[in-house]
Amino acid sequence: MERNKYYRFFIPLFNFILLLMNSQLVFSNEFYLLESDNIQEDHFEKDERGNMFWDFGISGFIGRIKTVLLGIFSFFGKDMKETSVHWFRKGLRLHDNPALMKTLEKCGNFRPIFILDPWFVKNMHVGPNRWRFLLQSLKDLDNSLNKLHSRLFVIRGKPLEVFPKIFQQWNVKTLTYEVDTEPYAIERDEKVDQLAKRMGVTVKKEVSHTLYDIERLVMKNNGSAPHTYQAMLTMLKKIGPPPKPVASLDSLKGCSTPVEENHDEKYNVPDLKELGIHESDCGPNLYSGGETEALRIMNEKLSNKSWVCKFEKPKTQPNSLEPSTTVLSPYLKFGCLSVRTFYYRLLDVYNKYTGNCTKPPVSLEGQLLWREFFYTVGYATPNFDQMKGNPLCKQIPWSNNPEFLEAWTKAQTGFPFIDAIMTQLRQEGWIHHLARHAVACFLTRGDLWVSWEHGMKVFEEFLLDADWSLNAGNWMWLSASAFFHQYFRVYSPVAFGKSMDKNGDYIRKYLPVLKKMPSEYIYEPWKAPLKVQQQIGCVIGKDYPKPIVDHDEARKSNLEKMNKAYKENKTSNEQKTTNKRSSEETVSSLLSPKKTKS
DNA sequence: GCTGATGTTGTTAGT
DNA sequence: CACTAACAACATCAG
Repeated sequence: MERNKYYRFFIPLFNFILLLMNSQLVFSNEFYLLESDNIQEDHFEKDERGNMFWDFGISGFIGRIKTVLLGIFSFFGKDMKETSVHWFRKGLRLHDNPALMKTLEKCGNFRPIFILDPWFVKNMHVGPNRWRFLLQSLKDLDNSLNKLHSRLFVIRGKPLEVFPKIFQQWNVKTLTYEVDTEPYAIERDEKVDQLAKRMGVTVKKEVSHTLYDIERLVMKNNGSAPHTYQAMLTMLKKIGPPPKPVASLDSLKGCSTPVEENHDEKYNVPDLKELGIHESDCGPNLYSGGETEALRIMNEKLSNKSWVCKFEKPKTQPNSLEPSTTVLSPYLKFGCLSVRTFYYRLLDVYNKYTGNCTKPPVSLEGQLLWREFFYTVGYATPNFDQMKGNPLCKQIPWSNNPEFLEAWTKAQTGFPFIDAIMTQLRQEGWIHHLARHAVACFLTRGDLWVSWEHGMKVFEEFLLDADWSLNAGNWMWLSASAFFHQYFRVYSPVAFGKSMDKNGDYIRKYLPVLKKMPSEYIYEPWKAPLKVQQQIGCVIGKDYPKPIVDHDEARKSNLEKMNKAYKENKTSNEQKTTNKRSSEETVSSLLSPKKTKS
């Protein structure tokens, strides 16, 4: 307690002095020389005989002063110990987190941070449910760190404004984070790396969000990604199994986290209120965020060994009342669950099972490899999340139809199966993969002829597991814009759901207005006699919308449009190649006369 | 440049 | 209930 008084006086004073020095040194570009234990080669020079000597000068002089000051300071308080910061973005977990382990390799102070800009909350395509999931995940992370005598520092602000401050205030020497291959993240991280370099902070990054190092995968494949799943499998087979997960963090390994008295005021995990979100904006809390919950669900699902081994995605039901798949996707998206941990635990179950297990693409392992596939093409393809400028994407003349888009988004299409799915999406934040197929096909090539980019943005807002590469990739798949081309295979908004849920219990659950509709009309309520509609208090056109399109007509005309668009894409591709060829020919014909002359 | 097989998971009618 | 053929017919890839 007495020592605390001491600190209160000295810490701000020395912080102030160091701050002044640092800012001056940054300006004079001498900053690196302060790193007495981290002298980089370019600070050495060679004399004529080849002997190395340290370019000692004014910079070295200042460096020594700082070293002395640091020494004095560390005598009074351990706060000026060198600090290692781990930056949580995705990867919100303590298990299989190699970058986090790196942070603790050489360490005095350890500060795990998460950066959140509350003023940007409204501008990001993130619905209330996903915010809640994120906050729950952060809370769980903070709890787990607390058990190890550490805490999570949630810092309000933008990375490029936050880092200069904390690098100085905390005497940061090392910054670690998990590699993120999404375009916005690449851009952000490059800037942070530059900043760190300028301020003499060593950045260490590790791959653990994906099974493989996507960057190296693409490099090995001559800069491009495989365009089919099978080609991806072939490539992965050549490369071999992914790296094994690293051990879970169970102690701070001699490092310590300085937790100030006002930690909870300054660095606490925000609640929804602070983000301007009302609890009432959220749906029922069916899937809570966090590593603890992720591991619990994984263990629970993996304990059902025959279910795991016999898993076939196409045979799981999109419209069951309880999810028919694992619903681990939101946890994988935020990295509450390590994909490598899941992958190897899964292989364990396969290996110990007596009997044949299913195989990719339909197996559970196959699902993880689909994730890997879309991450890879998403990384290697320019403008992956849009049609224009995207070399993989068919150019299709989608119509601009805000009314159709809104009806679809707000579950008002008049097709109960579609509207029930969209309701589940908006309320609960998760829908089955095949349900995503049904509504995506309906919005694009199937019925409404609205661009997949709009649908992708709606999914991005409402899905707990919204994952940039997977979302864009699958929307191109379903709209037959890329990867999938059998556009004549159209999901029927009536027949598809009916084949698995004849009574329409799923529709009754999510669209209570149709609860009393007789089963024979539940998928096509507009066909119910008016008398029946009146009897059950659900008149179509008044209590529930009439279908906004005639599916058979829409399907037919859309097939024609697809056919035309495909032909045009073909000819424009041919033109591109013939243009190339003809230009080559012109070049050679221009050259040939000279050649014949010589 | 052609051929034939393949492609995560369509629909309907019929056995 | 599980399976198959016809429907109409796409792109991509290996050989």
